[in-house]
Amino acid sequence: MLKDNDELRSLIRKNALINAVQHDGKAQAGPIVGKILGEKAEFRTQVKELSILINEVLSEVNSLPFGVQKQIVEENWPEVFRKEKAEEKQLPALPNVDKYKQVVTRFSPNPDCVLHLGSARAILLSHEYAQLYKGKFILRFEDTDPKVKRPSLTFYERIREDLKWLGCKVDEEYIQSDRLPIYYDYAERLLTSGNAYACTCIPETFRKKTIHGVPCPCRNLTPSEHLERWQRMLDGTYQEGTAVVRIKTDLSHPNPAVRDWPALRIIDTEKYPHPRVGSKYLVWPLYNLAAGLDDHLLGITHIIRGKEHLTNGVRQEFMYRHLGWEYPQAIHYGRLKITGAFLSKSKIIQGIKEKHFTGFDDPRLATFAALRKRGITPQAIKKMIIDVGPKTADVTLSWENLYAYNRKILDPQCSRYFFVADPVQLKVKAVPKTFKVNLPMHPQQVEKGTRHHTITPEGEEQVTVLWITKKDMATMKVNKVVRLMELFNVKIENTDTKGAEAVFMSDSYEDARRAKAHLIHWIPVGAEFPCEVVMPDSSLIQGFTENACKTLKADDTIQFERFGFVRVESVSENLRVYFGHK
RNA sequence: GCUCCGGUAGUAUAGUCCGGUCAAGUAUAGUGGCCUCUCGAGUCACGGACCCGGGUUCAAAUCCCGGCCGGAGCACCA
Repeated sequence: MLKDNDELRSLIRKNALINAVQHDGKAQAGPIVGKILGEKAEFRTQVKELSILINEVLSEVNSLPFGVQKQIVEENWPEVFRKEKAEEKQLPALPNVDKYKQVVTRFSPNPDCVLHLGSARAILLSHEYAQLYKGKFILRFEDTDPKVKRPSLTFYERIREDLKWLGCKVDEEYIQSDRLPIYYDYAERLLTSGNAYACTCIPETFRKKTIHGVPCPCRNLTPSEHLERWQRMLDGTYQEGTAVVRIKTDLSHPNPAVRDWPALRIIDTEKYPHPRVGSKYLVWPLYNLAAGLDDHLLGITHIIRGKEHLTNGVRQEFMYRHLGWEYPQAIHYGRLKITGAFLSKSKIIQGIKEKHFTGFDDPRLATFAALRKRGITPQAIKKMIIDVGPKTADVTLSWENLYAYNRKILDPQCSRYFFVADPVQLKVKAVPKTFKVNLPMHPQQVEKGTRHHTITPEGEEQVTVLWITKKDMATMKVNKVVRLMELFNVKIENTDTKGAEAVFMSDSYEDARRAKAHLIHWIPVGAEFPCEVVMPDSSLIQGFTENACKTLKADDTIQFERFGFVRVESVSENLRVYFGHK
């Protein structure tokens, strides 16, 4: 009998007590049943009896005062009160890895634009998985459309640079425009075996027929006739738009979109020369043929791509069957958006053409070039993508999220400086002596050293003048105490539009804390270095930073205290930086 | 319209395949405290979610049915 099982009874008692302590002294039966069955699956057949026993124990436990329950738990199972720290998130395992000798993934962009955050999922997941399984990561340029999505020579190189910046080492690189003979070879094989045909129907006619599952007149011609047509496509007898090679699928396939899809078409490359191979070829493969063949030919084992390719997978599987190949593992992830960012290639290109954006690295864009300029680290992007993982649901990330990842990386390593935006003068009277202050570059990292300022009072009134930001001045009230960080405390006497006047109070930090004084940053007049900050909306903020910034170099990332993280763009007569985030 | 996905706090994610240890974990954002010569970082606490309805079951975020909502594809683009 269950009720005579003392071991079980005490297990129930333990769980009931813990449950009670976690819920204001009142334990419930349901979760305890679950817990017991989780630990002791053998009772699953006796749930009814178990419930009775649990209720019995429960009424006893629940009748105890909360304090007593707590005390018992604390004495016997103190671990209940300890909290565990979450470990770093890992990528879920890739399916069917054992089937292959080595995992091979690829990233296959069209070099018609620079890369942006929208591609980050494809790139980083593909690369990460390759690393995780000690496999290979292939870069394949899909530049088979010299007309509509025309590639441009500069983008091949920019994409390589972006990948390098992201820390994704490419093991092999292929360019599809180099591989046309290979595609031709397979096209011929498919034509010969009767699994493909050269179709001369106008697209509309073809569509009308296939939507009802009826073959077009070309479909049932003999392979030799199709091979003849193929030759005429290659030698230029057929004009652009008059013939296309189709892969036979299933005309009764429930999704009309997969029925006899087009695989190669003619492009008048005299009119639209390809940037790499010019007018050498007239017949160009379409996406499904080129990508489909290459994935097999290059030994790709896991295709990681957006879910917009779901039907393309179905289409390509027909070709794989014709060729006797096995389709690789396909993983489809959802779209990645970031609130308010332009993540459409065509909009980016158009915006640049119309001068709405200054270039591919305009801070308003979410291109990798722009993120890099703003001091967003590739590590932050990578961490974020891994945390998001490969799900099919679309995700809309917020900038705040990216910033949080980036801040975690930047905060421990960035030196601190004062930056006074919209500077106004603060005149401090009755400064009793010369102050020599050393400001730490980083509060937690003494080895980073310090910056120095000397404040010398002048004249009969013992006056010294400092730059402070207009924003701080706006919050100042007469007779209030303000702490100039690491320097001294002053009492405000008056403010107007041009500046403020104050009188020296004391130099002890404790005084400031007691007075709950605002801590503000400052720069001595005469020790300033002009600085221009490019904000994320591409507006400019002018101000002064410290002389110490003159030794900074381009690409340094620093923190302007109480302002935010910025990346140094250039240092000359002034400092020019891009704002990253708070 | 047709075909296919998906829906867990403001955002993102874990758990869903195989129902129980989930009165739902984590991160970020929010609020409050502590700490700290930044409004930063750290630290502690708090609030916040299983799309809806039905069913199966001792037990449903998880399985089944119906609905609602969102997304993708339906090119001689990739």
